[in-house]
Amino acid sequence: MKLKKDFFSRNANVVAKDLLGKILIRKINGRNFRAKIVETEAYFGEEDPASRAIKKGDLRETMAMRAGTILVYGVHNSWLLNIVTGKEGRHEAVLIRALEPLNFEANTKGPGVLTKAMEIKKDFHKENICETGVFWLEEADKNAFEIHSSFRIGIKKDLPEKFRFYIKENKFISRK
DNA sequence: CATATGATGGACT
DNA sequence: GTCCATCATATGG
Repeated sequence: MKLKKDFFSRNANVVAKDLLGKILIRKINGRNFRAKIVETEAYFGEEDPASRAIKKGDLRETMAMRAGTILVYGVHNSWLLNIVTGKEGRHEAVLIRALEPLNFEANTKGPGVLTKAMEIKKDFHKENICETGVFWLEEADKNAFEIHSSFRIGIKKDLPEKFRFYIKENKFISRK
């Protein structure tokens, strides 16, 4: 079952946690590549020194768009996949940091490489994940797993809260 | 147009 | 853990 807009219109913190274990499907040349989300981070545009959305025009604008909007953020030589959450105008998003491939082999252990594996590029920027038809999320099987949290990775000025969430002992998380 | 700067990845100790 | 190549953006002239 596809995840709808309602799923994303909650707080980024809640969505980030709830996204763990969900299935991401990317349709390439008529084939569906399925991967489980195993690691996420929550970002807040306002009052979040880690988020560049607070200053940069386009990012800030995109984070304020409606829930389910895909935000592709380029840094170094990589693309990072985010999904806008919360109510419109709230400046919240969840970063997808790692996936577990289910019906294919690829390196998806990190936010930059998973976008290469899934062929996610700036093309998707500002598209809505509920509407593209080639890229969406589905409810997962009810697998039991334990959620761990930690501080966000690679951030210069982080908040004193743990906004990174990952599935305990999963082999595909980007870092321990 | 020139230059600074990373929400990185991979190689290495 | 540390080091650094690399390139799409943002910003300033």
